[in-house]
Amino acid sequence: MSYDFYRRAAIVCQAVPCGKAATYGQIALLCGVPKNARQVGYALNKGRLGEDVPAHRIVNAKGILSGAAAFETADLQKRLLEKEGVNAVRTPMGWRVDLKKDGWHNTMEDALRFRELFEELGI
DNA sequence: GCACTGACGCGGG
DNA sequence: TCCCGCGCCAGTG
Repeated sequence: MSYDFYRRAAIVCQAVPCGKAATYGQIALLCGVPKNARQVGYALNKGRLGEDVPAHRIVNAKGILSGAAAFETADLQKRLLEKEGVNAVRTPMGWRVDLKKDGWHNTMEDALRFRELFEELGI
């Protein structure tokens, strides 16, 4: 049932370009299930989407990095992002990236292309 | 079936 | 900006 969701999520996550950051809600939306933002985080945490997904490029709606909870060290995600040219700033909430500048901004066509891709894959 | 548990999101104060 | 509460939903025991 929700297995299709994870397959879709894996595809969308891998489509996030290097040097850009996407939000959980954004991934869920492109998967066609806007309310499943939490499942995206769950899936990444459990490695449910596979090994080759750029998990460090996924942040929450405010641009806050998940940090130590999910990576080896507290600043691994931050280092990976900065290596791609995305810099994070320290805030009381944690490290944050500027989604205005480094966010992955999707167009309506992107969403449409994913939708038909899923359709032809039957997932 | 029931009760937690989250890498979440959004509106309000 | 920050903090809080509520809504959401698949997994897990």
